[in-house]
Amino acid sequence: MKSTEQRVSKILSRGIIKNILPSESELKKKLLSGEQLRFYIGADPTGPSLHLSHAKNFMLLEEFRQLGHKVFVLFGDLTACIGDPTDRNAARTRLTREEAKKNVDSWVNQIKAIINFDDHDNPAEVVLNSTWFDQMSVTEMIELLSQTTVQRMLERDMFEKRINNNQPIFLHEFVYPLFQGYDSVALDVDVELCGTDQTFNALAGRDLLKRFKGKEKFVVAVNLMENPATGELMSKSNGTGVFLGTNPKTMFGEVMSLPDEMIEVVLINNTRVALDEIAQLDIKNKPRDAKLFTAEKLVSIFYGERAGKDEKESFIQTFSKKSFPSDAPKVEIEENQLDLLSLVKRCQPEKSNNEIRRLISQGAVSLNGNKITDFEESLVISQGMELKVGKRGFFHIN
RNA sequence: GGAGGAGUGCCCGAGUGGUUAAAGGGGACGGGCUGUAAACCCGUUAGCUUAGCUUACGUUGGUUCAAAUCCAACCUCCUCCA
Repeated sequence: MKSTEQRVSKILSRGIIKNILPSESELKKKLLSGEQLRFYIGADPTGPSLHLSHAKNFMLLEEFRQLGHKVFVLFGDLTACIGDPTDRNAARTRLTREEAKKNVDSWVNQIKAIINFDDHDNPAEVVLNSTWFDQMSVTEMIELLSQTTVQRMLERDMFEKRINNNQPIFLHEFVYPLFQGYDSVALDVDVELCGTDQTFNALAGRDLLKRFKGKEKFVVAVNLMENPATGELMSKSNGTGVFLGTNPKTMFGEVMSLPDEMIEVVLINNTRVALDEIAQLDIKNKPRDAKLFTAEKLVSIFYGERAGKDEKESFIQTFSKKSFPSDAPKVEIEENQLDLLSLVKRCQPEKSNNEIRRLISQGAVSLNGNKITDFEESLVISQGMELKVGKRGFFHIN
């Protein structure tokens, strides 16, 4: 077992953390004091799915839990109903409480592989900020609102931009930082982990905590995972996402389809592979191997080592060696004879006929390894036929 | 309360009466290439009983041989003034 000091240094220096306020050395001192600190990450459950950039925050939190600190995963079910003004479109996509609650359940499910909620002695704890905001009286709210000034809020770049662009700022989003910040007070924390884009909000919380409780909160700002070549953030719309809550095969594939530049970013943020081991991978010259390694690691973390190995093997067999995957779904066909269009439709009923016609004429469909481009071609169905549709659609015909 | 502006396909965004199922970009999908589902090149991207038909540009009506494009009402959103 390494000394606490070594473990702490390792966590702080891996390259995940961008900035520590008020200072790294102060935090380090505190971490080594032997005191059990209270950590938290807050996240507004605005959508159903999480990706790796979210996951890395929770993984970091888990490391602090393993050091013996108390950690909270805070879901802003109430603040999600406000909409963080950081997101330009948030004002439009306000959630109902029911939607937020649903997302919370889904998120907990997705992160329980990387954060331990069941530890006997020191489990991570899920908290919802509606717990305290629902109890808050108007008197208390006025007290909260009186803790800051309009000028102070206006320091926020986002608000300044909106004013310059003649974009609206609604009152409820204007005070959003205050509400988010109050979470720190309610939870009485020592340290908050947040994305660099949330620094302003986290600092608002730091101020509040100082005023209400005279306590100095540390803010640990972590990098957002972005493509070093293009600066693109990981997100669904950029197509650069690896999403949690799918399945091992999908996750493996999503990693393989990441741009090569993302390999190192993912290894650093989402695995704990030693930095010198990452360097030895020689990503530049062997991107494919490095990516396979990364994909296996990730699937192992989320679904277990067995799944990681299996998916890697399956990927190599299917896409490198081009052999028909043995775990392809089986489709029962009663008829002895069927045209190609209908056959594909049986396997992928969610596709429209037009789409299937298109695929066939583009040469995407093959039977037993032979490409067929006539969708009207009548086929004699036999046991064990192998149908391939596109890159990833594999079916055994029975 | 007054004046003005906007609502287009999965997303962003052109388009102001007629080859417009709607430019362009993104995403996605397919093909080629690659011992990566990366990159790159090319193509596709409403549905159907597919040489035809049906549905589609906020909603509902109207004008016209013909409307995303003109008119009316309504809904939603934004800006400025007060």
